[in-house]
Amino acid sequence: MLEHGGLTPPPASASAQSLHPVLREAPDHGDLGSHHCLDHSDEETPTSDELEQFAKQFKQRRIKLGFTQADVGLALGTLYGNVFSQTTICRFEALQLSFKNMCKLKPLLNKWLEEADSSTGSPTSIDKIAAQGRKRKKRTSIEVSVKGVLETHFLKCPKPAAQEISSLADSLQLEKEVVRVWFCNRRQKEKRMTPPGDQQPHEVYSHTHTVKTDTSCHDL
DNA sequence: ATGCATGAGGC
DNA sequence: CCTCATGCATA
Repeated sequence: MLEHGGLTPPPASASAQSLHPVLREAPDHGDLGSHHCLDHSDEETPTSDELEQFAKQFKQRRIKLGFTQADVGLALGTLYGNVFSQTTICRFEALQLSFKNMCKLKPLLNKWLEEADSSTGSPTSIDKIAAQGRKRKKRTSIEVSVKGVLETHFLKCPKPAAQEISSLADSLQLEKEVVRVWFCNRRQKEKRMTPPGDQQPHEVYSHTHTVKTDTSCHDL
């Protein structure tokens, strides 16, 4: 029915109002010597709904405490050694990360929250890790019209072969690499918890074109 | 807040 | 080449 590549089909929660078909559940790790706790409060993989709630509360509290997203990212670094950028915190709050990624960050942010409001005055020393002597390529600005073309192609074939990318890049007068990366980023967007084109007021999605999405389409 | 990019890990 | 986590630079 709904397939976009070859991912594990979601277990379909019975609740709902807006659960996206792209969510995956806990990858039941069946190893690790002896653990198996009969019931813990919450240390296992949360549900997408839980994450939604947490993200919302987190943002509210963060603002209440007067911290910026960047502050939090830095604090996590001084607190655990994992520094994060404003971008990541922002995306977490907006649920714009993959399910897995959200699960990974939740504990960290949760801990920061506890720290933040409990220690009413803990001086957050700033730490820095820097020096990345690498010339980052200047961000290429793709014209809106061109983006439109790319999206059209994406809908037709989200995973074009190298050759197709080449010709597409050629007709659009873009570097092949730029086009390739564009598709990679576009695919990632689809995997986010809040995919682009969030259509809530819909209960029936017309049979979404059953794209064969596989190693290359055809069309040149 | 988001677009394009990097880099590590994986087939 | 891809996916996935992450961020600089920018709108």
